[in-house]
Parts: sequence; C-alpha cells; structure tokens
Amino acid sequence: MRMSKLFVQTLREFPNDAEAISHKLLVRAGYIKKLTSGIYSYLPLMQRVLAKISQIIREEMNAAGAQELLMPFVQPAEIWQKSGRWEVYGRELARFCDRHDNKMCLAPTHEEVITSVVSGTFTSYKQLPINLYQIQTKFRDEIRPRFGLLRGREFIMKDAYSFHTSQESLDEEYENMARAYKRIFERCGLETKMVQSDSGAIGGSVSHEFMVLTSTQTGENDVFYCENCDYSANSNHAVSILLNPQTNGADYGYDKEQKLDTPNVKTIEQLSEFLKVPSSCILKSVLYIADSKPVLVMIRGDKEVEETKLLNALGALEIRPATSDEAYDYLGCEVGYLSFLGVDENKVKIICDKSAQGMKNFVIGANEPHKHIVGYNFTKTPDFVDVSLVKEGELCPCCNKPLKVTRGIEVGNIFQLGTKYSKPMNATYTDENGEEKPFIMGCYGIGVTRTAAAAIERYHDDFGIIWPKEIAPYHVDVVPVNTEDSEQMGVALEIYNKLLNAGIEVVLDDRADRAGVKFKDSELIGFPYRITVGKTIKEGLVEFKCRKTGEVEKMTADEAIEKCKTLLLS
RNA sequence: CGGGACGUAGCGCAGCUUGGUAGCGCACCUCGCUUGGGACGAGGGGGUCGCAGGUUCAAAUCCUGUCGUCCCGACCA
Repeated sequence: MRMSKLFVQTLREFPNDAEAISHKLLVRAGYIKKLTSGIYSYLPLMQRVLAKISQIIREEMNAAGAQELLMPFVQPAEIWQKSGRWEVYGRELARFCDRHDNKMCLAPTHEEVITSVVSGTFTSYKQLPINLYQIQTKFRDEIRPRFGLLRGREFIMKDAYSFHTSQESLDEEYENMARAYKRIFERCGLETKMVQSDSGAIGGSVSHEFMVLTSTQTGENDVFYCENCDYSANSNHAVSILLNPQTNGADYGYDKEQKLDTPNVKTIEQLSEFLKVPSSCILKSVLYIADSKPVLVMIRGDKEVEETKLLNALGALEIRPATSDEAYDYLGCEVGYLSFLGVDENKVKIICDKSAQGMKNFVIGANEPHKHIVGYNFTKTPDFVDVSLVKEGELCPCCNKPLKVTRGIEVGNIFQLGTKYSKPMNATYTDENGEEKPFIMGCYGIGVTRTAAAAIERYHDDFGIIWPKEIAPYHVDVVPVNTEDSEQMGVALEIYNKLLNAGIEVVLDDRADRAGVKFKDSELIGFPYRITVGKTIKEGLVEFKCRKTGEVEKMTADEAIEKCKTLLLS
C-alpha cells in the first residue's frame, strides 16, 4: 500500500473527548472515527488489525474443534421471554418494535439464539458434544460508554457456545477453551491472566476471565492474585483470609457494653480516633437499596462492601447505596450513627458480613444521633455472608500468603452455563436410554475490539502505538526521505516490491512531505519496522529501525529485506 | 439516575462580559521554495455559530426550552 493512497488522516493533537490512551491514539493515528457515543467506524487500518485478531481467533477455535457460524443481530423478544431474560436484562438491552409492532432487540449476546439453533437440530446424544462460534457485532446500551473501544456500546465479539450431555464433558471443553484462549492471546502478543470471576448477567456457576494486566487506571477491574500459588480472582469474586480475624474491644478498654456520646463523630476514621480503637473493632452499617428495598449491611470497619457479592447474596437485580435521606427514612437516624439496633427486620433486611464473625466487645452505632455503643456483642449469632471486598495484603485462601492487587482489562471470559438456558427454553436431546434431557452448556467470549484496545494500553509510548507484529495493520513502513531524489525513490520502490512479493505487508510512504512528518506518522501508527532510505544510500546503506526497541541498524537494501523475512516469515 | 462543563469549518480553539460585516492555528486546494524528526512564503476554498422559540431595527453574543457530547459520582455512614 502506498501511503499517499491509504485512507488515513493522522491528527497533530490528541482529541479533546478521549481519556484512555488507547482511545486517544486510535483517534489521533486515524484508526477509528466516532459516529456517536460509544459507536465507532473502524477505518482501514483498524479493520486490518481486527481482521488479524479475528483470524488468530478463528484458527485457534477451529483447531480446538469448534465450528464457525453466524447468527442474527436482530432478535425477537419471544426467545428472550422464554429464557426469562427479557425482564431481567435491563436497559442495556436495546429494544424496539418492528412494523408489525412485534417486540425486538439488538443482540447483546446469543445464548437464546444458539439454544434455539441447536435445539431440534442436534437431538441425539451421538451428535454431542459440539462447540459453535461466531465473530460478530454486539450492541449493549451501556450506562456510560467510555474509553473508546474499551467500553463501546457497539463492539465486535467472538462468542462460542458448547453443548454437552454431562458435566464431565463440559469440564473437558472448558479446559479445552481455556487452553485455546491462552494460545489466542499469546499469538496476539498479549500476556493474560486467567482469573476466577462472578458470572453476572450471563449466569451459570463456574466462570473465569482473561485479563490483560495494566498499570494504567483504564483497566476497569481489580484483580487479586497470589504470587505463591495459582490463585487469582476478579475483585467481585475474590475471597481472602482476614488479617486479625479476631478483634476484641476489650484490648482497648471497652469490656462493658456502654452507650457513649460521640458528638459529630460520623466516619469510621473519626470514630476510630475519637475512641482510640482500630477500625477493625468497629462494626459499621451501610444501607443499600436493592430492587427498591432497603438492606442494611453490617461489616467490619476496616472492610468495604463488594456490591456484586451483595447483589448475588440477595438474588437482586439492581443495587445502589442509599442516600442520606433514605437512611433517615428507613432507620430513623442520621447517617454516622446507624446500626441494626431497634431496626424492624421485616422492614429492613439485615446482612452481616463474614468479617464480623470474629469480633468481640466491638463498637457500633447506637442508631441515635451523636451516640455509639462500645463493648457490644451479638445477642444471637447472625448468619454471616461474604459480601466484602478483599484488601491487598490479606491472605490467599489457598496458601495463606499475602494477596497482591493489579488492574486488568477483561478481554475474554469462559462460563459454565449448565442448564440455565436449555431448561427454560426446553432445549433437549435424547440420551442412550431414549430419555429427553436438557443440554448442558458452556459459553466463551472474546472482545475483539477490546483486545485491540487492550494491546495499545499495554504497548505504547510517547510517540504512539507499538503493535505486537502479529496484529499490526502492516509490518513494515518503507520511507524514502526525499521522494524527488530518484536514487532514494528507486531503492525504496525496489525494497517495497520485493517485500510485497515475499508476502510481507508493507507500506511505502511516497508522500511528498518532509522526513519529520513521515517519521512521526510511522511511530504514531505503530508499524513494527521501518526502513528509511535517505542520504546514506550514497554508501549503499539504508536504515532498519525497530519500533519496539528503538534500535537502528545500517545495512544494505538486500540485508534489510532479508531481515524482514527472518523477522516476519519464520 | 444525580452533579458539573461544553456544543462556533474535518481537528484544536478564540469571539459572548458590554448585541452591530464570523475569526485564529492545524488539516485541505494552487504556486513557489524546501527534503533526516510534525519547514517557509504567497494565494484560495470551506461554517444556517447544535436545534427551536423569544427579546430587538439588529442575536454566535441576552432570555426560555430542547437535543447532543464529555467528565465526575453512583460516597462504605
């Protein structure tokens, strides 16, 4: 491709509305163009990157025994009503009516469709297991799309679904997919960590996420992991062994239950300082509204509530912290002094986090303004539930070593669905004994567009993108410094043609611009290798530069061609 | 959903306070010159100032409404 013909416009400045580095670079380097919030055109450079990622996925999925198909993007409400998700999915599901007033939606995922595809088609145990996948656009009307391709509303996803007659068979395929995913991301030049996770709206029991670990804040997930063993989990699922699991207020002089005045002492921090006790001796009370009903969460003062865990513990659909006004309405006390004391459990559900299990003689809000109670003990043992967020340094549940935390971008996930969809949708096969049974299912997703963005988050510098060569839009950028110079241009053309003939993806920057412009663009766009044909051609030499290392070598044109072949075709 | 900010040329912005011919930089087109790190000179094209009302002789500017975009928060008591 000649640069003069390539559909690309690089910008001198970063766009104003981008926050994430991948978003800024994708726009500035001419890969994407926004149409509206969370919805982008993938320009030719981007399309090449996406095609490469897709191709790697395709090859590895096929090698793992899966078959590609393509399902409809527009779906009738009927199948969603059947699975029970029409009501549950919420506003992320973009719904509309067709001309006959039939309820429809845009596909955010395809469990319902694949189930109806397989159901009635593969009806014998002899035909199972099977794994089907597609690479397709999805639409999720996110509350807050941001970070460009990292959280768009419209995005490209590879989604695979497997059907089994037994849990053992599903387990096997789950492992098979985990291995395939590892290979896929490795081939994309990305290191990933497979972590335990919550299964969220998709449902099911066992699930793992593949995370690209980043130091940037753009990773929207916290991942807790152990350096000593294999344990790692998304913060929404991670568990730990508490530090100081047993705390006793008596160690700080509060061995008798007593109501104390604590004027204007509202936060745990202030209370801890005021009473001279560590926050781990305080039981704090946090009010949530779950599906419009109040839930009071009791949790150790040094811990925080993990909302996804709470959501799951309650079996609720939606959850949010209550406002101060709501707290007053439900508990009859201003925030800062709340507790479950005197609260009618028929009106306000009370949940007690596991972190409170080992607490004795603790401090608790009096549920009266400006008063707390010290030396308190549970009068009856509550049911302790884990709804707390792990903290870095707490101990690994597997091997007791301190856990670490890092940010991560979720690029893929694998779920065991079991019969969550096959049962309600009545999707069955006939087993050896002639009995009808629901399929046991698994599903496996990879965000294609997000993987590309994650690669940029991981690999960039002040000059631009540094693509792993496996997913770069082109491999080599040949730059004649002066296109007017027939010798330079001649050699550049010769290199260009030879690389083309060798099957290498190459761009010839034949634009009449000055060298600086071409170098800047080359680095911004992120070509892995650059061959500069400039004044050293007088000595028969060109320059070979590696984008990743910045290393520059002088060599003959033929040597440069050979080097490209060695680096790219082996 | 709540809070804040912003909508003026493809991109980045000024102009608005105090109403009076729509501007700058980049990009784009032409010519010249230049060619190893985002050159320079001259000329040129492109905008119903988000949209709809209102006030006024006159609105990018003032008022009202509306739509859109971005950020922050979903406050752990």
